[in-house]
Amino acid sequence: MQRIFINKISEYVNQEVTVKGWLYNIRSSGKIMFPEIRDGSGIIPGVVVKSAVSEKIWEDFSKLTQESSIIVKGTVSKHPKKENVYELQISDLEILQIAEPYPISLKDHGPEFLMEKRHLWMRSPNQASILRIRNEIIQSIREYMYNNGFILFDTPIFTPNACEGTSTLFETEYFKLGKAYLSQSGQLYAEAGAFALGKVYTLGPTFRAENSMTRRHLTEFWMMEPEMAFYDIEDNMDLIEDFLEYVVQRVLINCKSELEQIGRDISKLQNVKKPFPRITYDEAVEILRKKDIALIRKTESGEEEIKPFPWGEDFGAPHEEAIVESYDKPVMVHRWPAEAKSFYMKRDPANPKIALGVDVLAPEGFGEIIGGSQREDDFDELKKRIIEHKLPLEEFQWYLDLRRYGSVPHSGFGLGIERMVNWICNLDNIREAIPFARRPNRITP
RNA sequence: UCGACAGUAGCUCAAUGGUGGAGCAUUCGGCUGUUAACCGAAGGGUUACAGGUUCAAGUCCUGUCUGUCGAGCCA
Repeated sequence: MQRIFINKISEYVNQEVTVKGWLYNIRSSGKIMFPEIRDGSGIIPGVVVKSAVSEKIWEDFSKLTQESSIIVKGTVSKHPKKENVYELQISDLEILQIAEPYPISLKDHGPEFLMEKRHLWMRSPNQASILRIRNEIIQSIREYMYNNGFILFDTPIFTPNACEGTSTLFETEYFKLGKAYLSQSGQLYAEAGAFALGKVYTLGPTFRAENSMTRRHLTEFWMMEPEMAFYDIEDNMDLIEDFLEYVVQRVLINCKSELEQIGRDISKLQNVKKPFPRITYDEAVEILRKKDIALIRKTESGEEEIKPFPWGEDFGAPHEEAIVESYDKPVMVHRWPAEAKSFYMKRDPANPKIALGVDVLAPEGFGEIIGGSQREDDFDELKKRIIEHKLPLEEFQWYLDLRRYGSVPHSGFGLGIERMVNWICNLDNIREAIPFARRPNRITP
């Protein structure tokens, strides 16, 4: 008898099939039982009628506990009351294991308990759907990149220096060569790749040792970073909106049932179509002043200081929210105060105080999902910046070489995979956007 | 690192400073269309830890630990 997967069940109506999986839930009503069986691809309600099966099978079913592993045989039928719902009229049962009492009941649980049981929590329909959507997002990214001439360019995780010189990095011993650090970005290497291969992208794990305990931060997260030779900041933004539209629209088509399962309002995602609003930092500050969104921060004496938003400050969460709330699409904020941005960003030829950076703020208050820029391509300027930022010049010689041997304008950006999942799935916390989240206070399971 | 809030049964939560309870889960019984099924019964507690105030502390105070959210940092 054919073993089939539950997500293809509608193709087997009135046929007898085998399903291999786990018992998600079971309800008993005396002489009829309703086991729900999941197999990784979906969940199907089963029907066991006492008069239609042997006494042994009936007894075996009444012994099953939540998450027991089983193989059942039965005939696929349409649900008597519901459209597009199928059920399995069960005729046979093989028990692989009767599970011990399962810790995750179908009732409410707190986040700490669920993270402690993450290895089991991911079996629940919502969590499994989120992980399938993550798969679709990454698959769409790879496909977009492949179809548009980008070469996958894997960059190292052990690095000798801090890429941007700001974040705290994880440190480890590296044989006789001293300290090595876990990479917080593959960008500098991707720039070398772009000069070799034209257009490249990296997609891999990155690490930040910041003690960030918010719903948007992980210590280990996945980042996709394209880098393109002969792209200026405008070309970069053209790519960002074309790319984001592709990924979001494809997820909407291919993950319809998963988005429905997690209760996502997809009308907001359907809006994600070109063109996206592009506003300069100056215009963003103008919006904040018009809306009277102040800058609040603690002074050294510990008192709160409130003042109209000053030019040159980076935006905090309330500012991002105020900027984004006027739009129903991702917003691209470009041309930032150079002092607030990284050393490798090119200065605006029209104004040396401005860096040609761009941040993409996701709608619905999900904050920054992309940070990118046109890179500094002038040897002397870049060298000056490295020294200004007190970075070790020796370690950056290879990076400066890119400006010695055929330098060209080039750009790129970094997309946080989990932040993308967070936004598309409308999650409360980014820890649900990756199978096993790494945060400062948790490294198990 | 800093700030706010929280910690009571396996889980989610109640309990005016005065005898610590309920729902779910578990075990047993009942029920032929249940959708987190329902009905009846049973077992289940060092109220995070340490100290203090009080005739009396889950409740008030101090410290520690753990967690959640936020700031900074950023994807």
